Amino acid sequence: MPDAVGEVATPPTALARSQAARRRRVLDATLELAAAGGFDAVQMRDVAAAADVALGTLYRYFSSKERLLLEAMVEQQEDLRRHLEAHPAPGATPVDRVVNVLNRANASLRRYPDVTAAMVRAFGASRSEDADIVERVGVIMTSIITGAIGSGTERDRRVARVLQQVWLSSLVGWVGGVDPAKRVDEDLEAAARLLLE
Amino acid sequence: MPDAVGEVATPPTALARSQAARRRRVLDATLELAAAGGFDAVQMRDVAAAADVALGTLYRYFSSKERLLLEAMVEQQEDLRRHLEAHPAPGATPVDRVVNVLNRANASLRRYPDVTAAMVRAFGASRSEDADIVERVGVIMTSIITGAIGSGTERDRRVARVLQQVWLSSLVGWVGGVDPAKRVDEDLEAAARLLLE
DNA sequence: CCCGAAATAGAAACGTGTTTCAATTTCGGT
DNA sequence: ACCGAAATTGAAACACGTTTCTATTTCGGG
Repeated sequence: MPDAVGEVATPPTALARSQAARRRRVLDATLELAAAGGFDAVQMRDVAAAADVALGTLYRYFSSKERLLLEAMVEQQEDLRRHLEAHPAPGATPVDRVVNVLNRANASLRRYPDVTAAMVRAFGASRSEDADIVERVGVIMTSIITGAIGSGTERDRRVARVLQQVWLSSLVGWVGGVDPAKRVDEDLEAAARLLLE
Repeated sequence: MPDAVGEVATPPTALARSQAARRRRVLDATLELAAAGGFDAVQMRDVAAAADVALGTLYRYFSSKERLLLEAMVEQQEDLRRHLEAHPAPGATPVDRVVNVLNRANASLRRYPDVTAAMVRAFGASRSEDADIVERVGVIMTSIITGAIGSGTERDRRVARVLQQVWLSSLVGWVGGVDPAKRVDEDLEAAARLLLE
């Protein structure tokens, strides 16, 4: 059986190990800088210096600043999904569960607003060359929602896509300073009610 | 009675006239360049040169490239709304009318894909300092939808907001190369059916 | 243990958004 | 027609993402 997506096929050789460590340092440095000052504070020279990596090496690992932030976003969303699936929503109805899960997800995003802002901005400004990661992020967000709904009927999948799109737009509105953070929760609850009850 | 938002209070003096003309030249040059090569082709030096304006003057009128594109987007969306209101959708039900109006709107956006891409990208990457224009664009998009729904009940307003958010996310997916253009129409029709029937 | 290949370091240079500023032009009121 | 204020020009400089290149280091196979 082939390895799962995202896993390495070869046994962890010394090179692979040091590369994984380098990649980790870069992503950690990215989060550190983003947490401190958002998108603008994530400067490629600073990321490279903080991760103890040459600038050219940084670009070998992440072909652009946007890609760097999007890969960090994939990790963040995967962590989020893992955590939410480990602690399922208690609600009795799909609406309750969806609202609960998304509320908790947003609470998590609000904990580091500048990090979220940097990632959402990278997402919203994405170019075609990053379509693959953007799609991965979207898939994860959608799967968080489908997991909360429960069943996977065709209709539920459509509902989940709509909710994912509302989620994203609402995040764009929040990080862009158009709406307050709690508006994201309100939008999602309103949409969930309209779609699911 | 005070003047409407966006209108000048004083009679069109010579200065105001030449400034309006300058602003127009800049916005026209922006569209020209965006149509040719999208976001990356809208280079501030080129815009200034094409509009026959100094670079510093360009920045006096539009404080950033993003803002420039967003102001162009406001005009584009207002034109779109005007046209759609002048040619109302023929459908008998809200769903039919919404789908029809949004299909036509998207057809219009597809006519100059690189222009749309540039604008949507500016929208998705918006910073707080541009929250005012981002909000204006959102309001126009929403009003296009409410106009097609017909009634303005509380529920319809909520539905319109959801549809606007779906519209935006779907556009981000299209211009980011994640989904084909027609997916925007499909997403909106699916969402409209879920929300309105 | 050694060699070639691949990866990394280090630093310079380029492109484009943005800022700055002195000189000049244009405008509106007197 | 003139004056002071505001707007515009033109050009240089700066900031940061990105590219490029050479020397050096690290790794894995023979």
